[in-house]
Amino acid sequence: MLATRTLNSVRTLAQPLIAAGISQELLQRSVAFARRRISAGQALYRAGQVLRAVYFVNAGCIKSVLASSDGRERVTGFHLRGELLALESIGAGTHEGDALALEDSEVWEIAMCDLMSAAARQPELQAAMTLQLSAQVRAERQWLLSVGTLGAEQRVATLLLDLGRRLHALGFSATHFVLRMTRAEIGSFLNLQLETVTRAISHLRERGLLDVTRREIRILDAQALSELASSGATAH
Amino acid sequence: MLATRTLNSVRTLAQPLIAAGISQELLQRSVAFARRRISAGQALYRAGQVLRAVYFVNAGCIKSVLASSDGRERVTGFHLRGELLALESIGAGTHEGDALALEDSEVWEIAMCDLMSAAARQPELQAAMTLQLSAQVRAERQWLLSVGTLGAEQRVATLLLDLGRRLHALGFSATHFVLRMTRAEIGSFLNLQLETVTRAISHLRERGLLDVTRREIRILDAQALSELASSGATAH
DNA sequence: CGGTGATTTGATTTTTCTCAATCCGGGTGG
DNA sequence: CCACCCGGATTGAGAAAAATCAAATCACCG
Repeated sequence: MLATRTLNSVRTLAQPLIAAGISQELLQRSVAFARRRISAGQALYRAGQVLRAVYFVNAGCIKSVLASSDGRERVTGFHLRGELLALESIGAGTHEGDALALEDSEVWEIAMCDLMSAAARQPELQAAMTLQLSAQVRAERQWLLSVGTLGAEQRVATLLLDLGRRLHALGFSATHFVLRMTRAEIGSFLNLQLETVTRAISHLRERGLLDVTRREIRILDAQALSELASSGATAH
Repeated sequence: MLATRTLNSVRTLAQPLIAAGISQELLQRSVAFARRRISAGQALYRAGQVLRAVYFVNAGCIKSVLASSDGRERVTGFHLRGELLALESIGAGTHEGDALALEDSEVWEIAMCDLMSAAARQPELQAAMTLQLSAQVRAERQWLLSVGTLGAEQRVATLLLDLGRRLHALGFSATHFVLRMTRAEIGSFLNLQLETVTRAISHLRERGLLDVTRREIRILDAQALSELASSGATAH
């Protein structure tokens, strides 16, 4: 078995990152930030807390969760290096949901007051925030479409391909990686029960598209997986 | 039968509007815009078109639709007076989805070049766009949660209450209004089939919570409807 | 080395979808 | 003026997808 360190758990990375809208460089030269480590399972912030900072994920994997007052909840995203967290809570004053580390992670904490004053000084930073948020809306709508129109297997395939693509953009393998989230968390994100996720993965394995050992994923036929994921024919 | 003109189809309104982030006043004094009328069924824009403008809904009702290349599609929102359309396509260069008028409507068209130059001059406008988008992310996540965790009846109840609330904020009745969208469009938004929407509405009527005649809705027991909509117990 | 949480698999139930038929109102043209 | 037509809405019956309930296995951790 591979040491997970050689997969997608590296702490630092050579190449700079360009998140949609806000580049790492723009952040670094525009605002002060503090490195902060969160160990697996710990909360970066919780729903309802006063919004004191936004966070740039520098390493690890963070899930964001939205819950209602009566106990219903959904995972709204899995965030890798290069993504910005809590930006959508600007204007709300408090965090809209929880952010939990799925593995030991590092974020750059950007205090709201610093961000606001920097944005006031630097129009390009304010504009970058707009671009960042608009990209976030577009990305989340794509998931809305996928989750709403695809069957269980197709949704799981889509998520695996998406994770692979994003990891690849970070310099990791697109076809061989370790899931940082449980089946239940995948299900919560894809609007499925954990058993359904398991069955979907099992079926993809039986069809020879994947090789799976618990959290370790090897995509054997990305082409076929991709075709499956976007086959309007077998929808739902 | 009431003349629909006395319900929620008024063209102009006395009180000013404050969309989350971008107020009507801020728009009016910051950028040039052109009034544009769209008749029922017409497209304001289509997916793939170059993003030349964003739109402030001044009257009527617009639906936005996201489609995939293989024919799957979802209604992503129903937009009333005070809402801003296409802002999420900033940074993409082209429209992400279609916008169709559900009734004769009026929008204020704000050319992208004007918006950009105005935002560059006026930091408060750029900041308002950020707030607008962050509010949009929050609102859409709430729907993600509702659609993902509630049963069919609860979803329909939630939508009716939401429409009532928004119409009330515009000076109309919160309990008596005319739906501008078909059952199929409601279903697309709530991730249900049109027959399921019909059945949910029928059942709510049988329980005495609603009075329904085709598109005309009268909410008889908003309290009970609201409790139904947020009962984690009977989820899904 | 037991225990705990995660995963897998199976059996059954529930919800919603799908297919089909009917109804209804508004508009059209004879 | 009225019969007809059409899209939307409603209702029913059966099918399918996923949820739920249950049990067994597995890996990791103390």
